[in-house]
Amino acid sequence: MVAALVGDPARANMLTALMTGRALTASELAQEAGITPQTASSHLSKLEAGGLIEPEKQGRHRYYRLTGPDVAGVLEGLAGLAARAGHMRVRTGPKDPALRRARICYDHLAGDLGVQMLDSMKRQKLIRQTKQTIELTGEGRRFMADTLQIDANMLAHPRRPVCKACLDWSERRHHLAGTLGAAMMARFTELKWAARDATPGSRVVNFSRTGEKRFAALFGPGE
Amino acid sequence: MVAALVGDPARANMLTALMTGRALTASELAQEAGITPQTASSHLSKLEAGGLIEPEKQGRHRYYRLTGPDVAGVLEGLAGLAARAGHMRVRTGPKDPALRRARICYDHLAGDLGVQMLDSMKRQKLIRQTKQTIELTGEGRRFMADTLQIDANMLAHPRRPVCKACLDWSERRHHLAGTLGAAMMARFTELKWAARDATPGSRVVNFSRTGEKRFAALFGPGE
DNA sequence: CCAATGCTTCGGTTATCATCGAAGCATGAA
DNA sequence: TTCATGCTTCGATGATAACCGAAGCATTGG
Repeated sequence: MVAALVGDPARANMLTALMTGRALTASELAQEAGITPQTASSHLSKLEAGGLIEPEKQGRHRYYRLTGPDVAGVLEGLAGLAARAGHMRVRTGPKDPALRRARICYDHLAGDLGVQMLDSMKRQKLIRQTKQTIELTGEGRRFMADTLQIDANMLAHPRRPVCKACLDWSERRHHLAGTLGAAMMARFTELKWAARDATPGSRVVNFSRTGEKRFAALFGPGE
Repeated sequence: MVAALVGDPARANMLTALMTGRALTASELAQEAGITPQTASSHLSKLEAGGLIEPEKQGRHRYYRLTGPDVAGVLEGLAGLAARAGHMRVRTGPKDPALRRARICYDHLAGDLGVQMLDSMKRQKLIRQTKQTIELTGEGRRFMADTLQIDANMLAHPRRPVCKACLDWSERRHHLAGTLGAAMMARFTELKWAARDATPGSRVVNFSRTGEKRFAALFGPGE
């Protein structure tokens, strides 16, 4: 049954990550779902057998993408039903619930705090999000230079956007990705506001007491 | 997660039964899914909590229906994905696999043999199925009279159609219901071709050796 | 009132399956 | 070749949840 495939939280997270349309490697999907590569491999096999995703070998990577827009449509429909029932409930994946609070998504901040930060930045008009694109405003550039010592001009990258909205699997809302998101996370680390968890491979991000306060001062939740 | 609700075979069978748009009682749904009322009750609670179905009390019955066409739409979409992947696979419910072969659906034959019978009758042009309706042909009336001693004129009923296609949960295809379906099943029993299983409450139908042969002669699978 | 029916709740059992450690295979790099 | 990376397979463990028997409410009918 196809529904059972989507029913598992880990697999649902993977599928959600693929909803962007981009193809992701098996390891990236494992990371996104918060599970080990072994477990992910098992899930990916099942999803492939169920015809929901298709692989593409490229070197020693295996890229997976959704098999078609109809799959995305059904997933969207399921999410719609969940929303309609007031069921936008957060089902954390298998692992650590601290992942929900703050975690690394590749190289930028995700989780509750990541979503909160993007919301706050939009509210403060530091960034402007149009239909498809998202970009720094003039005020945003000043803010980055003054408060975080980030030179927006240095963020340009040939293959990567400065700002990008990334769908958060635990919150099902967007957080900030792109070179800016990465730079901000790097700055937080430099300032010792936050640090990645010591346990190797963990995606958890721990905020220090002062770090949490400073962060809240800049990007606190809506008043 | 909504998908997990649909993922369970028993619940999927219930939802499939509700796809007709009609409301069914808890017991009927339990019967349709091949599980006991206790188990069904648990499933129905979850489906209700998930916002997929809604109850309506009426006397000592509880009727359940889908909460809306959007639910049906998503279910349809899921079925579509399953079909697309060549995955129209039969996942039998929890209970006895003999139920898949032949069972009672209210008062008529369901399961593998039920589906096979309806197919065969269509192939022999004994019945004609148009878009919405399904009815006996002239040849079909003769066939019923000659081989099964069923007078089609006696089948009329104020509140029930003579022929009706009923969605089979184990085969996900239609079998024949209505007064004709009931009359045929009754005849099979009279002729001792088949008998309901002795264990009380069982829906299993056991065919005798000769009964199976006669049945196959009349309604065998496509050549 | 009592009995019967329809459904639910409770408890305990069983099975399925997600999960991870360890080892195995590939591919690409040195 | 040897090493490293990315992914898969195998095996064992553990947790979730489906399942049913038994008992408990509620409604209807007598």
